Amino acid sequence: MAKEKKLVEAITSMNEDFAQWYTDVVRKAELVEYSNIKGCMIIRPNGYAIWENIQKRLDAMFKETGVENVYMPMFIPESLLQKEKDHVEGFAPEVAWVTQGGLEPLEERLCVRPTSETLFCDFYARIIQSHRDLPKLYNQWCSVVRWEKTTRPFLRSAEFLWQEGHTAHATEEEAEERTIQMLNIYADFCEQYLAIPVIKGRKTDKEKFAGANATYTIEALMHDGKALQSGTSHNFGDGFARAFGIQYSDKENQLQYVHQTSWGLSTRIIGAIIMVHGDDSGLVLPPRIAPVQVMVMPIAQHKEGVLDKAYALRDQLIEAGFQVKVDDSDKSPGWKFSEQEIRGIPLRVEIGPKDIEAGHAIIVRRDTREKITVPFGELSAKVGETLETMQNDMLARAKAHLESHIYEAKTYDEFKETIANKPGFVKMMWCGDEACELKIKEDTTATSRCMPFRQETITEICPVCGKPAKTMVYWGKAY
RNA sequence: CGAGGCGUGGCUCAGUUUGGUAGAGCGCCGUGUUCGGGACGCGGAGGCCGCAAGUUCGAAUCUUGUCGCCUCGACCA
Repeated sequence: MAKEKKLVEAITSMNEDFAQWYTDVVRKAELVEYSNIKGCMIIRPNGYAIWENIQKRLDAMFKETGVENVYMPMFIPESLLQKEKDHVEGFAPEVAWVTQGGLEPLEERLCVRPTSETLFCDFYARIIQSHRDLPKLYNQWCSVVRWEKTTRPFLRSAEFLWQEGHTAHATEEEAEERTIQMLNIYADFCEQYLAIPVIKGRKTDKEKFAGANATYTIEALMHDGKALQSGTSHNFGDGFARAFGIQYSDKENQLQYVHQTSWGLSTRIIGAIIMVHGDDSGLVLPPRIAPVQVMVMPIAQHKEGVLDKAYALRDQLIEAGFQVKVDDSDKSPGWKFSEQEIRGIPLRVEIGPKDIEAGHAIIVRRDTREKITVPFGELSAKVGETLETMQNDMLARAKAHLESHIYEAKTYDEFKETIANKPGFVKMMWCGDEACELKIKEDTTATSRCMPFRQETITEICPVCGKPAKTMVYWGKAY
């Protein structure tokens, strides 16, 4: 049992220290390596492959709705950034500046994009003249830089990868429709591919994006009960259009301002995958996003025929459409098992001399460690079925976790009590006044996560101030 | 940016209190035996002790500065 002890030592137990557990998993699963540049991370193959799958799936979903990809410059001239007042103020504290080109100081300094609204606006102002030019549905996959004061792999870093969609529409209604449409795509993506259930809603004015009319969000609940904003979609109205002069001639030849949206999802979502599904043995990847879905493990691979059979099974499974690898390193089987578990590979197929003789292989699920004996002839079908079941079970478990960690409060005392002692979301009515939001934050460190689309009436008044309640809000402690 | 902790082979750390020129385990390379939950033997490589000044005959060890990392806050995706 000394061997098991060693395993446990490798990763800190999540109950003991969740933050340390997270860091351990990120490192041991080889998702990230720290770089020499402050706050910047090196995303290793195991991590980047997850991002590539996210890109592939999401990009396809975007394109089904008519979105096209573009690439914008990574620099923004200061004058351009200045055009929308709220926007500059919101981002000023965290932008990096380029002040010199080669050996010469620049006449105008350039900021390294923290987000590209201003560039898209400048672009749209040039290419949009007529209602026939609308809508414009552009997206880019890129990295952005925000000079964060403290950093954590995936959750917060000075540079991170994301996609940012920017659209321009003729009418307010169309922009709002697009804003919600993209939010729904994020929510569907999280549920269907990442097995992460989310709460959809709108941000309060205090929490909304700098320069937006309305910000919508999907909020996910991590295993430790903290919330993670996992995707956002903003409706800008015509605010940016007025600041940047983006106008078109309508059918009556009247000049109109466009209505815009933007929406983004970042590598932070990988942090969510880790913190929603991981366990004390490491990462657990949802089958539909796992870069390697099945690892074939030859046992006693030096023995006649074992490796050949392992490769044959791999080929059979690849033929059936799965992402499969063989671990033919000369490590001991126990080592390989642990490695597969740390990396979160959904299934392993064990194949040794005994199995070959018996005409079957053994499938082991990463999430439950259930072992299933399967005759060779049924392997592909069983692997497919098991991956499907695992994907569904993971979503069901995450849903159960979310639902069992949503509380409601009728009084402010009850709220404070719950927030302090029960990790998760607390539903409570709100008058709409920012003062109450600030008080809650002051008293409890919790913030408003969102005003959910699915509203309920818990009390008639705002428990904080006693004024009439306007909205039910999900409150929680956030990453 | 505030509070606390930490930087010594790839990793985890000992050595710092009391200055004398660097160690262990794991990993790595070679080789043989092993192989159903992190195997073992033998042989080997690898570190100007985060960086920079200072004190000293002499600094991993003392002083100052600086950079980076971790945890918790404030800010954000």
